[in-house]
Amino acid sequence: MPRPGKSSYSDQKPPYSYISLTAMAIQHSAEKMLPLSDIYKFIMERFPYYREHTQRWQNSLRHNLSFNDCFIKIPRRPDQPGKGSFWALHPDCGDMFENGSFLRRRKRFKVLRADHAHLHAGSTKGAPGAGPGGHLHPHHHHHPTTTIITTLLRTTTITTTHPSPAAYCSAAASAPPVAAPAAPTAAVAASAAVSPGKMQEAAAVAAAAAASGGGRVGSVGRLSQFPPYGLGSAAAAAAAAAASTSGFKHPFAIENIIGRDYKGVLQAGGLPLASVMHHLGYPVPGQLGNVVSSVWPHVGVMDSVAAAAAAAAAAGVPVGPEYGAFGVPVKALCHSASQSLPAVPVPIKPTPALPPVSSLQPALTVPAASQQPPAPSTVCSAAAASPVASLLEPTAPTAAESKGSSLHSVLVHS
DNA sequence: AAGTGTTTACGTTTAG
DNA sequence: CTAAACGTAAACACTT
Repeated sequence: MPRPGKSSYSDQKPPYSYISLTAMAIQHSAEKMLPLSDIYKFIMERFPYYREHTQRWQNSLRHNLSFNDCFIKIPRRPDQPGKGSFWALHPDCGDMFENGSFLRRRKRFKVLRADHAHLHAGSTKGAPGAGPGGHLHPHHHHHPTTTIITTLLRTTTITTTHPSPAAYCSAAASAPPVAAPAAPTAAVAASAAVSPGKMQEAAAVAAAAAASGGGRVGSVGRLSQFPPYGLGSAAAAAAAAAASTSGFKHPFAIENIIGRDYKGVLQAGGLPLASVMHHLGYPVPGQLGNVVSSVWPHVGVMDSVAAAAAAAAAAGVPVGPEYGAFGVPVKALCHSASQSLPAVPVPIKPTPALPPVSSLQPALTVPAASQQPPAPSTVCSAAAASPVASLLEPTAPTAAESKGSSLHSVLVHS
């Protein structure tokens, strides 16, 4: 009966939390950042279930965006029309779903803000999850789950002039305001001041990440399943390809999410993901199964590159030990060599109607630029060496932006 | 006014 | 079983 044949999956709720869905949307975008409305679209397009009760779930989604530190807000540039800001993933939230379940994270990604000097604030609303004062409580002395906590010491009030994605890079590369759109990560940095709260830390972190290598790969640091760098042989190649090509495959990349084993279900048994997914009536992309089905619009579409990456992951690539002391993959994020493409200074923000998919297409080989390729990242290679350092001493110009804000990422074993 | 963002509050589900 | 993660509702404040 539950023959998923082709009946609509619409009546079934996708096995993903709002956080997962949102992350997918963002990750799927060419610039790794999307305005709220586009996030809605993304979800509605591929998950019929969400074509209804929009009022309800969208409110929830918004709540999640604001409430979770894994999402960072990036303001629009003045010349970019539209409502609301762009949303991106926090660079360090990469392994939120390391447990394999996209329904529930093992632990909520929380940014620690050390700053709070006067923040005895306990008083206020700390996230329910995190105690007041914003300190995350480790309560699990068991596994040394090394969590990266980004601490922001002193955030400045930066006045961001060009908040757009591009900005990020511009900051690092000293490129003109309209440089290529880069990893949102950096962007945040540029726009940090705009709003207080988690954003600030995020901004700082982002800046660091961006500075350290920026770019697609850098958009979200610290991936646990796709060590961007330092893998062995083939795997490395695959990963590299994936990274430089269609944009690195963040764990949230739809390809990964859908393609990866759906542990929530498999966990116990270990059924091949394809079966399980199928059982659930979900299209089965192909990591293991290779069955790229496309019942759902784009869900599950896995391009060859992604597949390669998946393969690498499946192959059991070790999680790169090459993470710097600050949680930012030291060199992983920098593609210096691999892609020093002349980022085409392009549109900062392609219109919302951007063809995300197509933009991903570009090339595995040719960085070149056809036209509106956001190859921003590249530019940011600027300060590769030490992220933090670079952060502090702006490689450049837009000094204004990160002036005064010092980022501090700390590795914590909880 | 409608769309966005933030916050609270509280019920539900599930990992540990 | 408990605590944390998650989902939902709702009351604002802001911005376009």
